[in-house]
Amino acid sequence: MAVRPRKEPSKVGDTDRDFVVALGRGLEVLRAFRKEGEALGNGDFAARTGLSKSTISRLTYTLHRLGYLSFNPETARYSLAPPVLSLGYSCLAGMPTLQLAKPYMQELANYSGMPVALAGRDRLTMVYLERCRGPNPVTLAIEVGAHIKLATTAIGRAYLAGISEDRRSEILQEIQEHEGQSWPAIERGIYDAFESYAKHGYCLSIGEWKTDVNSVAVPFIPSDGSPVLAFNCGGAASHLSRDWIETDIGARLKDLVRNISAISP
Amino acid sequence: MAVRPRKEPSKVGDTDRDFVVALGRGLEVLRAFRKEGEALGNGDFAARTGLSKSTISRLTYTLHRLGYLSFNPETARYSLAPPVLSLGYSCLAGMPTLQLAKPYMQELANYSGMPVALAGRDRLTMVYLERCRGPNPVTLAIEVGAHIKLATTAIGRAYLAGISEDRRSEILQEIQEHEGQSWPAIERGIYDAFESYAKHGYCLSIGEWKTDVNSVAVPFIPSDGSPVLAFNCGGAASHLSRDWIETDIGARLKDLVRNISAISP
DNA sequence: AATATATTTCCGCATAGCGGAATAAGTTGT
DNA sequence: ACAACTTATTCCGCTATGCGGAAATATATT
Repeated sequence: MAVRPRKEPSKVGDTDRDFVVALGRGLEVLRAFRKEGEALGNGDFAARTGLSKSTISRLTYTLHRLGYLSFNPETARYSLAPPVLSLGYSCLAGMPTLQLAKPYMQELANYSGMPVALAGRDRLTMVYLERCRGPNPVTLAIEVGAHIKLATTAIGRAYLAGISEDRRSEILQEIQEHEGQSWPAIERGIYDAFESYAKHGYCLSIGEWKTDVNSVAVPFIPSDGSPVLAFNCGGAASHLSRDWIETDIGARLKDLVRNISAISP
Repeated sequence: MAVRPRKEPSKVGDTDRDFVVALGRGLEVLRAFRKEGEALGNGDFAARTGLSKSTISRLTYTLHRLGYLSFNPETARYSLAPPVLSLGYSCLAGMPTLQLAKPYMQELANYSGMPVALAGRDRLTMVYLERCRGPNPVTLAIEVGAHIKLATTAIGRAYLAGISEDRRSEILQEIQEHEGQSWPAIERGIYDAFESYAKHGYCLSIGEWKTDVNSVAVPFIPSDGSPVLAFNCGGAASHLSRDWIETDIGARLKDLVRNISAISP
């Protein structure tokens, strides 16, 4: 293939001539829904994105015309519409790793009785791409597409452990700015996890995301340069003890990743 | 609420001053993946969208920087990245009807042994928003987020039957332009379905989407003006005969929609 | 009625984004 | 090794495009 790597962004002054601002803003409008599942009015968008009212009005008008937002005239609020979901589906369909991983994930879920999940990064969160539940029906139900924090979960930390030094410090920087005064505690948890990764090959979160929830995670680093993902296995501390993770489940999760690495790019 | 309905698009000349073209183009790039789950290069985008190479280069650069596209340097191809999936999830989370409908759908799926699904429109296709499978494991597996044709499926026709006259003729116009010479046959199927809807309250597709697959569908028209959806129940003709639909399943699907209408906006 | 709130429209201006052509990097063929 | 292709990016001048402040409009509220 004829690849020509992009140079430094061709800036003029301090603005990147190649970045299409209007597109970024429109997508920011769609993302404004992330916090809750509620319908939003133009005012809400303006508040959440910091864009001017008139700009928002034009962007929502555009997104509505394209079918990505549905408009409820009664309340003057917008909601996300089916085309958005359709994009997400194409995302999953385009991930060969996912299909390959499923049976291995299910196997471990059956063995452990705990859900096993695969996730990738979205800003400062991890998004669930696939999730297999064990036979035990009473498990925390995180759906595909849901997102959990990067900094305090085992899967987020495993992701951080799996990426390049440069990328990692960029992201840690962002987390720091985002978290403010709670950063020191968070930083400590992250570095403990890195240490655990260096020593054992997995990251832990023992009651740090939610009390009484333990979790192990291992990064998956595709050899072809596509984005790093991470697998986890987690559940109620009463079932999934730290000890069990360290003597059994952790190693099995590492095996899972090794197996997938062998058959996947 | 202070609602001010939008007037006629404020055109100047023949271009809509309020439509943000760059946003539409960027989203069109994301949609280019719809056909297959494959990774695409800039050339592919240019071919599929009809945009100039330089424009594509800037748009993909932007989408990549925002995290919506991942780039594989080995092959110089882009793929959809997790943030896109995350949007889709928010879409589902923002649909109250969906949660309400689930148990009713599952009940009918159990009774009939056939999958029951809920879908909304995306251009000329219907996108699955929820799908309940019956106990019978050998059913056609259409996943949430997948899309099927509007014109030849029961659920697509039910949707058409449920929307306003104006909207319907716009869409039929589009289908006609899209289909070319096969339009007359398609049109006939659609009008048969409308007749069936007027007479019995449901639409049918008897072997028209795929041979040996029958399906019934009923539109769901939210009273609050939010977008029309449609429910279906379908499967192998050997199990789901036309007769069974007409004497039993059709009526049950209608009941399902009636029940949901009673408890949902 | 009058006030408050929310959204859209208007419109001039600056510039963001566009596309054609040139350039660069790989890839393949001989 | 060199040349011919392929594919993608950069450059750059121009203009349409998108921007934001302010005015206008519509509804809700008191």
